[in-house]
Amino acid sequence: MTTRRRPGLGTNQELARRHNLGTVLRHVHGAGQISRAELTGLMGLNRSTIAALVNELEALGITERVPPVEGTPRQGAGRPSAGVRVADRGPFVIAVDLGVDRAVVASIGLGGRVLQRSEAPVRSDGEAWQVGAAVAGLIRCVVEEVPDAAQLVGIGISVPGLVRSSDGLIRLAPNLEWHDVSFGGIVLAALGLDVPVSIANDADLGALAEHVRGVAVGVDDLIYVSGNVGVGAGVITAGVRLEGAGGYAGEVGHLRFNPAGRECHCGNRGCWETEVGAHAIAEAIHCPLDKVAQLDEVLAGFGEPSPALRATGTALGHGLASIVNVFNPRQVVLGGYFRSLYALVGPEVEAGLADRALPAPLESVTLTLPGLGSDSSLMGAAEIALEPLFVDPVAALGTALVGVGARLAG
Amino acid sequence: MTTRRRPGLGTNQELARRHNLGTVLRHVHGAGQISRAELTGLMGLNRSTIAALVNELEALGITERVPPVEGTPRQGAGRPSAGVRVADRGPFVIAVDLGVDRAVVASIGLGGRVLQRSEAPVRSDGEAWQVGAAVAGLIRCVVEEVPDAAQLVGIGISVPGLVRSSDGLIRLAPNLEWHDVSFGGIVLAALGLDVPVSIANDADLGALAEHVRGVAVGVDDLIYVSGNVGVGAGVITAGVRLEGAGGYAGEVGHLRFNPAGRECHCGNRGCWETEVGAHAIAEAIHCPLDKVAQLDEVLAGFGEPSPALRATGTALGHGLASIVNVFNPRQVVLGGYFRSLYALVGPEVEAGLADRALPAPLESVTLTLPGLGSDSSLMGAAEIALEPLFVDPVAALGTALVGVGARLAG
DNA sequence: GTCCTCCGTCCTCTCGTACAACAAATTCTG
DNA sequence: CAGAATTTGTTGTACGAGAGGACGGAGGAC
Repeated sequence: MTTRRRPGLGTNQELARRHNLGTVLRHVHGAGQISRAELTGLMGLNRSTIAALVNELEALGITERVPPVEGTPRQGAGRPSAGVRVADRGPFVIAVDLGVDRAVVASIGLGGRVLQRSEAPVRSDGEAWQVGAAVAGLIRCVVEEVPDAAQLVGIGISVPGLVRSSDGLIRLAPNLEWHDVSFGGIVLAALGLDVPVSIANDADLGALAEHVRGVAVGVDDLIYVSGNVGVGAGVITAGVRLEGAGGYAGEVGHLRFNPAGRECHCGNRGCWETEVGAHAIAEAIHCPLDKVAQLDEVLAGFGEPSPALRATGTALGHGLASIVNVFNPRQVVLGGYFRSLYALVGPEVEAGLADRALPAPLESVTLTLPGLGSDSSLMGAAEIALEPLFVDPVAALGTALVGVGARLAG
Repeated sequence: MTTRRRPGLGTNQELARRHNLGTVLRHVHGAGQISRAELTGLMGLNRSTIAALVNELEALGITERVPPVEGTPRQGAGRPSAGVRVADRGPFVIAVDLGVDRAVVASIGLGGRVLQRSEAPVRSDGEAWQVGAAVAGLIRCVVEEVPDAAQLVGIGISVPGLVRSSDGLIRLAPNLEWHDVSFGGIVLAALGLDVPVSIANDADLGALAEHVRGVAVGVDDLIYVSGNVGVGAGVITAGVRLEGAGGYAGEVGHLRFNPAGRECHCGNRGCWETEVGAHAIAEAIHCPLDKVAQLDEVLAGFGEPSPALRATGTALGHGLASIVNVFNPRQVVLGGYFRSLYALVGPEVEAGLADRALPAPLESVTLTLPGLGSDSSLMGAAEIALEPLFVDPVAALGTALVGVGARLAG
């Protein structure tokens, strides 16, 4: 991820300092461990400047120094550079992935280190406050063994639905049957805490996670297409998340696909989702309706793809072609049950894409599976919760909470 | 437009200075004239800092000071603030809008001031070097009366086609029947000059121009949908142009629209372009084929819309719905012949959009006509040519040419 | 074993912005 | 109409951050 300047604002030297400190931390976070020499090269700053920044992070208790011996195997002459590593007992966040049938919660430190993890099934017809209470229980679980000195920076929540970016309100989550739910407030109330909460769409977070530490590291234009009962996409362009005016960008599931097709729950006819959505696929493979939420596992158990499944693969490819034409990504990551589907009918998907995409955007795009498996959205939730730390480490630690384990236990 | 930090780079203090100097100039450029007090407020810097920056721009001959008397009518007490204005005889650029049947060329100064303007018809089956020669002739025309002291910063060219962002190569321009044409080099060779040339897609530049000085000033998420024989879109998100990996993003003309529809020249069937493209509309209104390039004028002469035209309006709205769902813009600007079409069947377009878009993205979007009329792409071409000036004024002036009028005449 | 290369630390230098003080210009107020 | 209040331009100073050089240290290359 890249930060973006506010339009038209000037650069204060205090601002520059904050940016540099945050960027160093971002690099350490991205690599897990990195040498000072690498930081110097990456950031284009002087050795002495990098030293000052690293020392400050160390004084803040965020990073720790590593003797050069443990570093990467030497290459070339010269004195080996000391490493910078994420500190044990450093700041951490809580990531929540609200799925269609289960919730996964984890405490995650910088560098993407999962400290503890817990999950539980969630009733799809549950009220928001019930789900919130369940999530709060899981959160209590995953902070139990976190060291008391560690600071909780915030909570990140991944939701399968439309989330307003300005305030994190869940405008619509079809699978949960939620409308205008302020889930962040619900969880905080259930916990009795007050920490920053960030909420975003699951596909957006999948894209973010794959960009930071998944299969798309270094790729600045990518799309994460998520099959998750509904179909959505997270878009990263020039290294930045595409949000749109309200935060709803990437709703590719309701691209017009076949005006003569089936009715969609959105009220239209022939949305792409009616062809490659979970219900369509379940119907195509004669999967019982109560198994729709576990479509990924069902598909994974398949041996030979049926003709109907092949047709679905082609439809997936055709829809991806529209997406590739419109966004011109360098990589398309297929998440959710599209992973199993792609494993079954990959050739059909590729062929459908190649058949319908324009030559110019097609020539530079690759189709891949997520590098984080089914944890993309969870890791993405951790990323948005960590984000303030990279914008201004000092300020973020200022609002962070200490001793959360004890506070939630008592 | 907003600049964006390179991912992971550090902020040098020299860099900060350049950014601040460029940002001041960007504000002056955007407003035409602005007071130092306003700059102080906008950029969040100290009075003395702004004074230093303004003085430097003045020393560079880019801006000039305006006595406070001529400024805007006073409001409130206090000493009136001196104004900063774009200098006469300041730097300028050459903007080229390569249309389907004509080329428009203008010399344009900061603040969007058109110095001279010239245009000529272009044969649609012309070879690239022929068109290049014609454009070069127009360029000689528009620099004739430019003061000798004025510096030419660069040339910006708007092209109806796919342009590779890395080097400005025109990959494909269907209407001109060009493949992989390096038009920038051709024009420079015909001129015998060596200045920076920027080339981009016409819809992208339309979006840019409308964002900077058109109907979308202050709107950071907008889409300019251009009907121009082919159909394309320029997207601006969070104030930044959406380019994609190769620069081809925004090819909405080949979104799948009706798989049972007509064949498209791209090889597929039922692209959106086959329903709302110039040829489809011409057919619907029984317009002779040789008039397709002037479809805008033909439509403008229409009185009452025919049922076929109404259907086209609905199709336009339906397609826009997909675009709105995917990008979640705050404003959609209809350019090219969509202007006349919208004037005729606006209600159908609006209804089609409202019918098919998701409620959340729909509620914040507005449909408008361009504020710059048919000059959007031309002004956008000027913008990309001016861009280096806002990134680093000193460096951009360093590579600029002086006395271009005499040089091209002799 | 010696030289070379590269890195961390320390110190000083430079440069850009912030800040404070003063003068100037205009509006507000009595 | 005159003085107060307000806001701005200008100037000089202070602070802070990064650059650059000098030095010593650690390892590889020959």
